[in-house]
Amino acid sequence: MAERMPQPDPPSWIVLGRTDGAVAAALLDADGVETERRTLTRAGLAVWVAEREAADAPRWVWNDAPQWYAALLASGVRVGRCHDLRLCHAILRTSALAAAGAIQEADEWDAAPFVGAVASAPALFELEGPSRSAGPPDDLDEVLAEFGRQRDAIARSADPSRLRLLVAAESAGALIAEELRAAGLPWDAAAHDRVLAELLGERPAGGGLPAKLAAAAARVREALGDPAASLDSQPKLLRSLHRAGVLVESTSRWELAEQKHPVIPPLLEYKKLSRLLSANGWAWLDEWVADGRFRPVFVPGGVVTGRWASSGGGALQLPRQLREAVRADPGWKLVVADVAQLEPRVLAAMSSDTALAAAARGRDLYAGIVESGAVPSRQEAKIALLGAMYGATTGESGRLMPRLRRAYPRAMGLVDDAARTGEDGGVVSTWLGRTSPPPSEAWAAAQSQATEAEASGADETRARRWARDRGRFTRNFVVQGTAAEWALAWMADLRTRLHAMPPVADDAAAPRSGPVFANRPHLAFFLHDEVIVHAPAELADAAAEAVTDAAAAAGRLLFGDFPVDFRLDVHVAESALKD
DNA sequence: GGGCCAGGCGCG
DNA sequence: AAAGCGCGCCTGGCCC
Repeated sequence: MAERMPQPDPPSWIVLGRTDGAVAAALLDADGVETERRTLTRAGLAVWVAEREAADAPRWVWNDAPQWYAALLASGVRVGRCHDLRLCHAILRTSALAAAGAIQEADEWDAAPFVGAVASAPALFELEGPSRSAGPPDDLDEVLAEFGRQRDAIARSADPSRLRLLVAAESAGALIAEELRAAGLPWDAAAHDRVLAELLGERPAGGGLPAKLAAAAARVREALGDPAASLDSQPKLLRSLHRAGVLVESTSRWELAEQKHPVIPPLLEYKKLSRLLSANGWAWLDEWVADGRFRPVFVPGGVVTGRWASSGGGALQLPRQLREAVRADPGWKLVVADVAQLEPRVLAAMSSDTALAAAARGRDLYAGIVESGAVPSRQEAKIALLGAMYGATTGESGRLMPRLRRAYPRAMGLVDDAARTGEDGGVVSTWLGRTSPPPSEAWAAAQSQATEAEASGADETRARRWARDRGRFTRNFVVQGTAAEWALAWMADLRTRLHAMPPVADDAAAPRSGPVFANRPHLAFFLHDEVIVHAPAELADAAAEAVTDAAAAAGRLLFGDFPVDFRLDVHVAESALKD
C-alpha cells in the first residue's frame, strides 16, 4: 500500500516508541524533520534495527536504553550510537549551560531507572498494558516531543558543542552498561569457592559458620572471657569490650586497631572474615554468578556527579581478595587497565595548570610533584592532593595545602573557587556541563536564618558547618564529575575500537558472552577509572593497545591539545589478579 | 512481616 | 572515628 519515497536521505536519527501498543519508529533527517514512520511487530524489531544499523548507522533515540537494548542484544543486535532520553533529560534539566526553560522541572522523564525490569531481561517487549511499572513514557509522539525539547535545549544553550559531547558520552554509557550486563564478567566459581574455603573453611553443609570463622569467634569470646558474647551486634559487642576493659567508643576497625588487648587481633580477624562471608560468600556466589558470568546491574549516571552506580551484586565493591576468581574463558585473556591518578590529571587539564600537567607527564604524578620540590615525599604529595580535591582543612593534608597552592595556583584555584561557590549556595559544573544540584530548602533556610538578628550561636554554627559541607561537595563535584566524563569518553572510544577488530572463528568463541560478543573482544567490567576487556587470546595485545589509544583519544576529545597525559597500568593475563 | 536507620566496611 | 569526596550492601535494632 504505502509507497516509498524515491531515494530518501538516510535518516540521521531513528526514534523508537510505541503507537497503540505496537512498536513504531520515526525516521528523522539531519534537521530533525520526520521523513517516514513505520510500525513493526515485536518479532520484526530486532531484524529491522539490524538492517537499518548496517545500512545507515543512525543514532537510535529511545526513552530508556534498558527497555530496548537489552532485548536487542539478546537477539544478537548491537547498535553503534544512541540518544538516551531519560539520562539526557536528567543532565539538561539542571545543566547551567542548557537553555533555560527548555526542559521542564520534575516530570515523568525523571523516573527512576528500570532496575527491576533490567533484571528480567530479555522479556522486556512483553511489558505492556496498564500494569506496566512507572518509567519514562514510550509513546512515540511523547518520545518525539521530548527529543525535540532536548535538541532545542542543546541548540539554544551557552555551549552546544560541549553539551552534545556530554549527551553523546552519557548515551554511549547507556549502551555500554547494557552490553556489560549482556557479556558479563567471566567468573570462575570454583576459584571463588577455593578462596572462601582457604580463608573461611569449607562451605558448611547445613547452617552454621565455616570452621575458620567459628574458630576466630571462639578466640574472641575467650579473650573477652565471655562465652556468650555477641559479635555481630554492635551495641552488644561494644558492651562486651567495655566489660573486658577495652574502652573504645565504636567497634570500627580503625579504632580497635589502636588498642592493645588480646581480643583485638582475633576480633579484627573475625570482622574481616565475617564481612567476606556476608558480602561475597557462597550466598553471593549462588545469587550472582551463573554460567561462568557475574552480571551486575550497572546504573549509568546513578551518582550525582555522573559516576555510575550499581544495583545488586555490589558490582562496584568487589573486594580485591576475589580478583583471582575473575578468569578469562579458555583461549581468551583479560586486559585489565586502570588510570593512574585520573582525578588530578583531569584537574590539571580543566584548570589549564601546565605545572601540574608537567608533573604528571610520562610518570607517576605524585613522583612528579616531589621532583618539582613542592613536597618532600610521595606519600605527602598524595595526601596533599587528595586533601585538595576533597577539601581537607586539618591534619597533615591541611598543613600541606599552602605549599600546593604555591606550586599549582591554577589547579588549586579551580577547586577553591568551586568550594566557595558551593558555600555561597551556588551551583558548579563539570567540564562538559553537568551541573550540581542546588542547595536543599533546609540548607538555604539555615543560611538565611543564621543571618537574622535573633539567630542563636547554635544557628550560626550549624549554618557554617552546612556551608562548609556543601563547599567540600561542590569542590569535589567538578573534579569527580569531569573524571567521570573522561571515563565515558574513554570507554566509548574503546568500545568502537574493539568492535572494529576482526571476529574470531566460531570454534574460538566464548558463547557465554552472548551472541553479540561471543566472537569479539568486549568490555567486561568498569569501575570509575578501570576497565576489564575480555578478548580472544590472539587479540589480547591488540585490545591492550586499543585501551591505551582510547585513553589518549579521550584526552584529546575533552581537552584538545592541552598537554596532559592519562597514564594507564595495563595487564594482560588469564585472571584479573594483579601482583 | 515490611520499612527505615545507624554502624560498619568494601570500592573508586 | 575521621581529619577529607562519592557510592552499595549487610546486619541488627527499632518502629508500625
